Amino acid sequence: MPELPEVETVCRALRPHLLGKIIRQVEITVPSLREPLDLPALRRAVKNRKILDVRRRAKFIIVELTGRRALLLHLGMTGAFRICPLAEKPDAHDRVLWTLSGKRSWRLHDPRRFGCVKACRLERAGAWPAELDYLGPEPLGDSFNTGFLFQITRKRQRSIKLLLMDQKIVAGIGNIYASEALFRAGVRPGRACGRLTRRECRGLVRACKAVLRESIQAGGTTISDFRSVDGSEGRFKRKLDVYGRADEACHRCRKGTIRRIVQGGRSTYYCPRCQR
DNA sequence: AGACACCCCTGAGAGC
DNA sequence: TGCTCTCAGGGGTGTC
Repeated sequence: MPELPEVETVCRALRPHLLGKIIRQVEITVPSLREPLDLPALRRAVKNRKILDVRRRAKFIIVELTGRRALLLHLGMTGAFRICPLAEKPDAHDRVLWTLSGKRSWRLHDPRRFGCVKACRLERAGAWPAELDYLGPEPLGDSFNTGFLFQITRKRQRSIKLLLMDQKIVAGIGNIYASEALFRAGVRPGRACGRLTRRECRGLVRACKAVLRESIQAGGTTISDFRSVDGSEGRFKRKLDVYGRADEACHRCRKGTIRRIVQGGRSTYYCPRCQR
């Protein structure tokens, strides 16, 4: 489900509900998500601590607590948060439930259990947890630029689409936005990295930033099950040019037909006429 | 280094 | 209506 714009949308929606609240308790309804849930560690980390900040790094959400503790959250493919009255009965797929001051309950709903919830420590207030050190730069940050992409694509033979989705290279782009950015830049997803020109790298960096910014503005993309905290859907879907549009006419050239291929086990969509 | 197969788990939609 | 099959935006491991 969620890539960078969806996680950013969720983060912004969570802030007004969480900032300044005290976490009184945490409960789990399953022993594990993608990884085992360590309930004692989660309790130690959160109990009676105040929520100081909610921020995003790539597709992760970091909830900073007092005492330089933090929750590291990942929504996987089907994760969604909800804030509701404490008395409300949990849904069948509510996996982690935090009790907040003010008799509110904050819940992670995750049918496929591909999400991640763990407690971690921060070296100093406002820092990122060390668990995220492996991540590449933020695609919307200044260090993701033409020079960076040109350098990192040299001497690599793998396809540019897989590189864009590699979180160690650039962190936050997933399957939807990789296809969309490549379409906007006019670059075929299967092109070998090393064959990209500097000019193409510039276009691709610009396209990545533009598509991510526009999607954040629209509150993300809802394909099947993405929802923000209040249950609202993202509005970016109607702006998708290629993703999920196999066999339909290209929005730009009107003559090409959008093609679907599989790369790294995931669907890729592109226009053979517009992308070279 | 990178392609590929397969794993985690559940639900939606298509086709019969 | 109900069954079976395929597919899904996340990340990870192991093999060649």
